[in-house]
Amino acid sequence: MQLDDRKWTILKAIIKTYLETGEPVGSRTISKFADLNLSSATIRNEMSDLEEMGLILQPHTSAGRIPSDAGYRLYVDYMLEEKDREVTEMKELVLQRQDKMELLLKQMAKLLAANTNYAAMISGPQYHRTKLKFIQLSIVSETQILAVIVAEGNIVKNKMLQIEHGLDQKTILELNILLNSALNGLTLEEINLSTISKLKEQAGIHSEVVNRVLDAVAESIQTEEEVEIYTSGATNIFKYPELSSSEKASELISAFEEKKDLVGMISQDGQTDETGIQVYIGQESPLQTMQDCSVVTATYELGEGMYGRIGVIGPKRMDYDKVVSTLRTLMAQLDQIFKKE
Amino acid sequence: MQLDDRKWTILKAIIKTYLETGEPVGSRTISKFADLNLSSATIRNEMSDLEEMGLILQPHTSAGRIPSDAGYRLYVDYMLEEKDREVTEMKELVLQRQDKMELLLKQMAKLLAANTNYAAMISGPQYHRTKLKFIQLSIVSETQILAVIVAEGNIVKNKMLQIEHGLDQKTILELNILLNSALNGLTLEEINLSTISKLKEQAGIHSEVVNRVLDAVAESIQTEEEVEIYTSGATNIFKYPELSSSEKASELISAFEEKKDLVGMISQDGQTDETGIQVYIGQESPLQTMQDCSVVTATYELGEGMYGRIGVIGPKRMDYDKVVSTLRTLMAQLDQIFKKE
DNA sequence: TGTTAGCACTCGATTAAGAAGAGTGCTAAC
DNA sequence: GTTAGCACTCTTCTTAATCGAGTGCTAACA
Repeated sequence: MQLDDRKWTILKAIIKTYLETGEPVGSRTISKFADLNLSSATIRNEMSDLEEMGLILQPHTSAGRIPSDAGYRLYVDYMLEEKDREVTEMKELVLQRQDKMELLLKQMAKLLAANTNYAAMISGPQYHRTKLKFIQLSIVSETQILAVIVAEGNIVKNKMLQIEHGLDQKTILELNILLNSALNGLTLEEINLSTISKLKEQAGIHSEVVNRVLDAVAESIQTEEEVEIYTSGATNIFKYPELSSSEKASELISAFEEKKDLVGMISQDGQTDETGIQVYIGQESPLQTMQDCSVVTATYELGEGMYGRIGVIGPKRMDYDKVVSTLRTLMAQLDQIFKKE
Repeated sequence: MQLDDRKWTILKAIIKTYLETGEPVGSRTISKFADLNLSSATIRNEMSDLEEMGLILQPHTSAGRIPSDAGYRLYVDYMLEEKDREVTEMKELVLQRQDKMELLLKQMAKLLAANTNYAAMISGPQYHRTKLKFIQLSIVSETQILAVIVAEGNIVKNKMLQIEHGLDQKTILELNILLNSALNGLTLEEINLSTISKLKEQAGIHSEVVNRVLDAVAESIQTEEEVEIYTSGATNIFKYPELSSSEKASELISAFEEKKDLVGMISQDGQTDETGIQVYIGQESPLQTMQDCSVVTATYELGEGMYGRIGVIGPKRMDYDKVVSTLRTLMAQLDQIFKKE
């Protein structure tokens, strides 16, 4: 059997209606649907076909139909082909640019959650391709020096280093110059063994300090790769009865609180379109907890090779249309903000 | 009527039992209670008295009794008077000291939540009494300099400053020396107008940069006073039926997500004992959302005048005993960790 | 005077049964 | 190919009945 135009229209109508109401939709409801003048009986026949094709299903005998995962998938794929639209006026909000990346990301997640009424998450950008801008060592006390590591995109990391023997200002100054001339402009991956050994050689008796600094650099990357995730609107799930049963809600909220599970979800590869929008529906989700949800994520770029992902989690009857266009808009915003910088 | 020994024993028994079961407790249950050999009828009489005294109440006519807010209060006050005890072996966990304050605090919250089975929150320490250790300016680009501000306790803040005219290395060096000699060792409150004007005078044509730096200092304090709050175990509330109805749970989880409401709660003054443990029961809570909960918070100190608060949120039938002793232990741990530093 | 057994009574919770309603599948007619 | 009609199914809502935990009160007892 094949999906002709009428079946497709009916399927879309079923999904759209279900998205709005959250209730199984019956044949009568669809027959009243404006642009197809068909009786409920005809619709019933078509529905029967659609069910046979595995696109919709009945929760129980005398209930209406709800979209199956496959049905959603079809709908979503279709959605993703459609053009962007309705660029919302979320600009003002975003444009109060934040000094701190963290705040910006949080705000983004909040914005997304507020706009979609689903739970939102965003992962911090990953930096491994970023170039080092400079390193600055400062004396804090006899046994401590502070290393400030600045990378392109003005990402600043601090690291307190414990040392055995105090260093004087002059030595620190020299080390600063040494480190910077050796490492400036390198991506964190380009700092290889030969760079390091050359550096140590030049540092002479202070090679140990250099060691510590490099460790610090490595570590700041390390901790950054344990991707930070910000979430917002977790409580939106309570708006959807099918997710708000005590156990399910608890599990979901837990996942949001833990965050580390979300990392896997957000970084997994899967079906994506050209803008990196990726949709998991129900069972497709890599997370057990999310089997009753749909997850839509998108990749955003902050320029200079820093990528992160942003997404929403909601019920399977998610308004994919709105979510996708919201994500698109948001990503355009992010792009704009960081292009300017 | 006065609360004699037997009434007190019965009240304690009621509360303890209610804490465990979450169900209203009847006279028979209490009469079976080991150390008082009384029939249920006698207990009933006593209960009747206790109810008259406003210490317990009946949800409905033919139900058992549950403690009233006043009853809880009495119990809690009694608890707080008791000595510390059962120092748990949570040490190992805590002692993997974290480099980053943030991680430590998060871990603390997690620990607290896991140990008590309630939702936990912890506020970052507030720094306003802390002394400046040093300020370090570095050139990032033609129009940007990075100010690193280090305060006692090794709290490091970064701030990117936009400037109009590029500065050369030498000038930056001079400014660094100038700033540090002028500001070192001052608490953030001690930097007053006279310090500032003297500083500007000395900076000459670069007084504007000094201005920016001071702004940055001020701002880093500012943002720090918008206390950071970390939470954990929010989903624990689902373990208590009286809190896990959809609306209540949603509200509570929301409050946890928002966090800013928690700030008010955590910083409010109220009844505290000598260790700064503070208990809000039901209506006593400053937050509308928490009217069905109890909140226990304690002050922790990180040395050098940095204080923060840590606490749990749970049902009114909270095991105050356990919570208080857990809090005490945790605070002792924190103390130990930071004393060593 | 304090304690206890006994009993009637109350009121939420649980269960059962019935009615209502939404929606289907199928058949027969158009 | 489309539609009206109808029997049938299954959930949900409503109502009533029953159950049972727990009380308050009274009267008897130590």
